[in-house]
Amino acid sequence: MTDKTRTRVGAIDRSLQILDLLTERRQPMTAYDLARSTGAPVSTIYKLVEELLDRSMLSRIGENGIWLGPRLMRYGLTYRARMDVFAEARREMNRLSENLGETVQICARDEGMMTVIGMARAGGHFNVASDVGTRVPLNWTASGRLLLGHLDDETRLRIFTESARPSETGQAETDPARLSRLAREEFEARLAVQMSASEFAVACIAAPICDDSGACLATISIVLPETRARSAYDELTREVQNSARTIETALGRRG
Amino acid sequence: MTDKTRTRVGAIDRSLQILDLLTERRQPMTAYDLARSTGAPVSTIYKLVEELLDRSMLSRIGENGIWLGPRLMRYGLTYRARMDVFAEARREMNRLSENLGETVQICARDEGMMTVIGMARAGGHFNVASDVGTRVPLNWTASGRLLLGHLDDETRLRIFTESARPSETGQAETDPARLSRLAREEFEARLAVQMSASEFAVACIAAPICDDSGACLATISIVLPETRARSAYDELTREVQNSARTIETALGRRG
DNA sequence: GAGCGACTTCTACAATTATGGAATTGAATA
DNA sequence: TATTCAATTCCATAATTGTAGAAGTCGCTC
Repeated sequence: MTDKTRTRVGAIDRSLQILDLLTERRQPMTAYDLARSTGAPVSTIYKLVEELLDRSMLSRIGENGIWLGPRLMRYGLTYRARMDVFAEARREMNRLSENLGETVQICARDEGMMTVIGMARAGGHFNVASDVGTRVPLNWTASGRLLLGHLDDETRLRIFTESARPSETGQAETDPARLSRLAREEFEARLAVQMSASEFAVACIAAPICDDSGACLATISIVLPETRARSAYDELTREVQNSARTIETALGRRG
Repeated sequence: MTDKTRTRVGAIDRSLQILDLLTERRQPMTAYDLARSTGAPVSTIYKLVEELLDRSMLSRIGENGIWLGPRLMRYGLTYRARMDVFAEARREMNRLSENLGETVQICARDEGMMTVIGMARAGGHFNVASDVGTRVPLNWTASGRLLLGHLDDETRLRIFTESARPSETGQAETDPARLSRLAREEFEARLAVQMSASEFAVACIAAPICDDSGACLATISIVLPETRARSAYDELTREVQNSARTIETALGRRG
């Protein structure tokens, strides 16, 4: 007796078989054809195709042609956007750091926290507390606020309400309403600056990196002693903003 | 008693929930987080995530971050390539037709057949037999041969063997080996020309439209009386080839 | 050092789902 | 007219799969 029970294949694998076939052929196929080419039972494919059509994973083209669906494009572009952002951002981060001789960071959001995901250290002795991987609440930093800038007021307020924590130095703003307003203003200005009150403290000058839809994917920021930040303020702000723009345009999709 | 049995959700829907969440957040999430956010049982999500990771629909980023997978990019780009090709090709088809005052067609392959998927008629009286939607065997036309040009010899030969038919006029080449060789040569020259033997007959001057990977997605061709084809041969071949290139570069991806 | 919360893995069970098979349509061929 | 064959739909059935629930880590904080 032949191995008749070993033929059942899960929905995911069947779906992928279909998507792969269409991707290879680069042409729409009929449902029937898909069944033949995959070797799957026709009934299986018909039901599955219908389900996938419903969910825009597939689309109809012409009379009975089945083709990949628009949903796949969304996923694909999102995947690529992130890849690209980080490759491009890293390059620009290094360039900027070398140019200015300052430490530059790339930060991204992770729920209510901000994570340092890239860093180019300056040559000098200046030590920054935050290393790659450091996670701090969004309300502690200029970058953190920018990362919420594109969200609608309600969402931003909610996230700040849930995640704002007093910082160790007690300097960080913790009031959700004020944070939310500040975040919006800074995001619109494409610039957030944080000076500590005490001398010799760390300052941070940050600009948002946005995708086509305007969402803030990451930030690029210069981290340096407050004194230097004050003395070269105009140049530094100009430079981070330029770098952010450079990264964004390097990703520019066709209109 | 609560509605406890109505909670089961198919693998496809659960998968899409995951992909949607990641797409919205534009940030990696942990499997646990995905479970919370979707409201799905943790065990379900863990198993599903593992399966999707295996199949490159998801990828790991960092310690326990889950992100969209590269496979999605393949699908997405393939989807878009086709969209773009046809939008762009249609535009160029009209421009070329107007420019030359001749009928221009866009053709694509559908298994062993060629389908006319777009057409810009010339102003004059000249009548072409083939209208949009017309399907003929690949071996009948110059476009048909080009559409197989990028395939490896074996595949091309197989398709011709399976699908070649004598044409009504009996003029079409039907020998798979000769067809296959001709197709390759024409594809490499990026030009295929078909003149009928009899006077007043239809001639066709076609060029391939390829994607980044070199696959021939479609062809653009001028369809006109043989006499005109002969008298303006150089200009016409130059123009179709230029149009094909224009379409291709209009699609030019970065990198 | 106990307790908590985020995170992960495991098992057993019910039933949803993929499957085989057969019936139906429509167009093309003989 | 009969006969293919592509294409689609329907049904009953077995068993794969999603689920609940609980147990097990690891890092915290109290």
